[in-house]
Amino acid sequence: MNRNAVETIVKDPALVDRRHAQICEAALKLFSRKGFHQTSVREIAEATGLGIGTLYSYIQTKEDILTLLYRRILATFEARMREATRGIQEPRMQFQAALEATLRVYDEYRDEVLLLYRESHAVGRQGLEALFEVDRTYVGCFREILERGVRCGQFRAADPQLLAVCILFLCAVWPLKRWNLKQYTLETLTQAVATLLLEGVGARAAPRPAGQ
Amino acid sequence: MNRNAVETIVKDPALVDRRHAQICEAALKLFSRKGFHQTSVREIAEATGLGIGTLYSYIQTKEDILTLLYRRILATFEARMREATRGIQEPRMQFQAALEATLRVYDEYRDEVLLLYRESHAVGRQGLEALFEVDRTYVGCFREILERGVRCGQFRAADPQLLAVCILFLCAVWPLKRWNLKQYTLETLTQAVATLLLEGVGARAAPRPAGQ
Amino acid sequence: MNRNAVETIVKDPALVDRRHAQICEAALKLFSRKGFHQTSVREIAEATGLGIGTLYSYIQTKEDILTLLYRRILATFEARMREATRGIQEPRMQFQAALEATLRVYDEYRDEVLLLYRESHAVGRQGLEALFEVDRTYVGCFREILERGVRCGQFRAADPQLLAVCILFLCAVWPLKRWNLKQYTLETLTQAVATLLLEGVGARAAPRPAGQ
Amino acid sequence: MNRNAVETIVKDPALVDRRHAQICEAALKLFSRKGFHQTSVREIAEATGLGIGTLYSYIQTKEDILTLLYRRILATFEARMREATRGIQEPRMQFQAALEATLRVYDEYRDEVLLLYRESHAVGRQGLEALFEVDRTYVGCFREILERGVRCGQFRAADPQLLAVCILFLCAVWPLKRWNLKQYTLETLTQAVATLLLEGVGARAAPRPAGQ
DNA sequence: CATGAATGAGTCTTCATTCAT
DNA sequence: CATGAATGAAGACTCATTCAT
Repeated sequence: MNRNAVETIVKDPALVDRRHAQICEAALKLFSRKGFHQTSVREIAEATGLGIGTLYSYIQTKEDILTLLYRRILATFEARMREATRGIQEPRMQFQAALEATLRVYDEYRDEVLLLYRESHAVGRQGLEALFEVDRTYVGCFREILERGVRCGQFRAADPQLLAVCILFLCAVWPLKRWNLKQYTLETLTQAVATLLLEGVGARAAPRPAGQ
Repeated sequence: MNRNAVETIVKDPALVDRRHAQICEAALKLFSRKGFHQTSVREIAEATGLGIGTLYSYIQTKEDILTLLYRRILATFEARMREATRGIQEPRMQFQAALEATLRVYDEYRDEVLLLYRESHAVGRQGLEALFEVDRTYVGCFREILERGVRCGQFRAADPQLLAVCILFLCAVWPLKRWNLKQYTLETLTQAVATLLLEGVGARAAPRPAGQ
Repeated sequence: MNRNAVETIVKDPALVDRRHAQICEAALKLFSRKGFHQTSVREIAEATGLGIGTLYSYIQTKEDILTLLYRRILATFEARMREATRGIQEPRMQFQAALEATLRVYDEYRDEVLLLYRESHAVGRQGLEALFEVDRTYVGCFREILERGVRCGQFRAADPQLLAVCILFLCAVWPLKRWNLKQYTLETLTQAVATLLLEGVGARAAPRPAGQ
Repeated sequence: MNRNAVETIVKDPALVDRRHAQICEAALKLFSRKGFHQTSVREIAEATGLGIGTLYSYIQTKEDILTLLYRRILATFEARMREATRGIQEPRMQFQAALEATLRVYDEYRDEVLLLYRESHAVGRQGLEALFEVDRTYVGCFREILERGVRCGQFRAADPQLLAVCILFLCAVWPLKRWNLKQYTLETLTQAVATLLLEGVGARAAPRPAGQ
C-alpha cells in the first residue's frame, strides 16, 4: 500500500497530503456526476483551484487521481469497520454492529462506493490487485465474525468465506441500486437486511440462550 | 422500449436485425475487455467486419451500441426468468426456481451483467430510465413470488418489494465479485444463497426431508 | 526496409504514397528551417494542406515523418550512385564518377543531408539501425571501387573499407559546412576533393600506364 | 566571445565559474544521451545537484547551457591545437602534429563534437555566428600550415583555405561516424587519414625513411 | 447499401521559467 | 544565495462523426 504510492514532483509531504485531499474532493464530485472518462483533467484542476501544471506536480497520470481516491475511501472503510466492532464479543451483536457500520459508511460514502464499482477497471491490473487486497481484508472481518458465531453454535454457515463475500456485497445495494430504493430510509433497509441475514444464518431475533 | 428505438438509415428490418446482432456480439467482447470508453468505434467496426460508414448506417451514436446491447441482454433476462418460473405454483419452489434461473443467466451472461453495472451511466438519463423500467419489471417478478409466499404463510417479509430488490441484487455477486469467488462453482454459490435467503425469509429447510 | 514500413490507417496504397510525398515535401522545408523538435505536427499538417487528423491517418508518430523522409532520401542516394557508376570500368574514372555523383546529390539534397546528420538520433534505435544499414551499402560502393583499383595496381590503400568511410564522409562537408564554403562553387570543391583524394590514394592526375 | 557572455544573477565570478563547470558536466552527459530537446531543465538541475531556481541564477535560458558547453569545448580545442603545433617548424611535421592533435581531442571529446554538429542550430543565429567565428579560427590554423608548406614547395594545394576546411571536417569522421568505425582504433584511423592527406597534398611519404 | 478518407475539437501531458520564502 | 512550488502555453495524438463516391 505504501510502496505503490503516487509519485509526486513536489517534495513537501505535508503539502502533498493537503493537495491530494483537495484533489480527491474535487475529483469525487466530478467523477460521480460525469464519470471518470467524461471528466477532463482540466476540469479537475479548475475545481481544485490549481493550474493544470500544478495539479500534475502532485500526480503522474489521470489514473493516479482515481487511485488516490480509492486509497482514501478504502482506508476510511476499514477504519470505520474496526472501530464499530471493537469491544463487542457476542457474535450476533458483533455481526449486527458490522452490518450497521458497513451500511452507514456505504450511505455516507455513496458516491465513492458507486465509483468503486463503476470505474475501478480504469486503474489497471496493478491498481486492481491493490483493491482486491483491501476487499479481501474487509471480507475477512465478516468471515471471522461468522466463524466465531459458528464455533459457538449461534450461526449456521456451510462456508463462512463465501457467505461473507455475499453479505458484504449485499450492503452495496444501497448505493448501487439507490434509484430503486428512493422510497426507503437507511433504517428500514438496515432493519430488513439485518433480519434477512440473521435469520439466514440461523440466528433467531431474540437472543435466547444458545442451545443447539 | 419501442419508441426509443435506435434509428437507422438502412430500412430493411431483417438486415438491421442481423447487423445489430453482429454489432452487439463484437461490441460486447471489446467493451468487456477494455471498457466502453476505451473502445473506439473503429475497433468495433473492424471487429464487426463492417466499414465504419456502414456501421454508422445502423446506429446514430456510439452510445446506441450500448443501448442495443442492453436491450438484448435485458430482453433475454426477462424471458429466461418467466420461462423458469412458469407452471410452478408453490412459492418456495417458485422462489428457488427464480433464484436458480437468475444465477444461471447471470453466469451465462457474466460479461453483460458487468457491463450493465459498469457502463450504464454512459447511456444518459433517457437510456437509464429505460433500464430502470426493465429492472423494476424484473424486481417485480421476485416481489410477486414473495408476496404470494407471505399471503399463504410460507414466507415472512416486512417489505417484499425491498426484499426483492435486495435478492435480485445479491445475485449479481457472481459476476461482479467473480475475482473473489474464483474458488467456488456456480452450484456451491446457488446452494449457499438459496439457503441463506430461504432461511432469511423464514422458509425452513429445503423441500427435501428436513434433516435435524 | 519494407517490413518496417510506416503503418497507416488509410488503406489505398496509391493515395498513401501521394500523401507521404506531400508530407515529406512540407516536412523537409520546416525541419530544415526550424529543426525537427521545433516544428510542430500542426505546422506540418498546415503546410501539407491536410487536417491534423488526416495527417495522422498516414503516420503513427511524429517520428514517422522523419523516417519517411529518410527513406526517400536514402533511396534516391543509392539510385543516383548506381546510375552514375554504371558502365564505367576503369577504377580511377569510376572513383571520380562516384565522387562527383555523391557531391552532386549532396548538393541537390543539401537540406536532406543536413537533416540526416542533425536529427537522425530522433528516429530511435530501430530507425537508426535501418539508416546504418543503408549507409553501409553506400560505403560498400566506394570500398568496391577502391578494392578494384588496388587489385589492378592503380590505387594504394591499406584499408579500403576505412578509406571508403572517410571519403563518403568527406563529401558531406559541402552540406554540413556550407556556411564556411559560401565563397566556393560545387565545381571548385569537386575539383579540390577529387585531386586530394586521387592523389591521396596514389592515383596520379594524368592517367599514365599503371606502372608501379 | 566576452560580449555575448551568459549573464548571471549571482555575481561572485569564482562561484559562477565553478557552477558553470558543474552544469556543463551534467548537461553534457544528458545531452549526449538524450539530445538537447529531450533533456529537461529539471533533469539538468537534478544531475547538477542544484535546485531549479538556483540553476536559473547561473543562466538565463536553457540555450545558455548549450552556449556554455560550446564555449568550453571550443576553447579547449583551440588551446590543444596551438599547444600541439607550437615549436614545430617543418610544415609536413606540423601538419601531422595538427592532424594528430585534432583527432586526439576529437577522440577525447567525442560526445562534445557530436553535440556541436547535432544541436548547434539550437543556439540561434547569434550563437551560431560565434561558433562560426571559432571554427574559422580553427580552420585558419590548418590553412596557415598548408600555405607555409606550399610556399616552401613541400605541399601542393590549389586553395589552402578550401583544403583546410575539408581536412578539419574529415577529422570529425571519428566522432560522427563512430558506429561505422567501431572496428578501428584511433591509431589506425590517424595513420590512414594522415597518409591519405599527406599524399593528397603531394607530400610524399612520412618523415621516416621511405620504405619502398 | 457500402465504403473509408477527411475533419478538428478535445484529450492528456510536459516544461521552461518565475518569484515568494 | 538557495529553494522549489506554481503556472499556462503548447505539444503530440485520438476519435466520433460525416459525406462524397
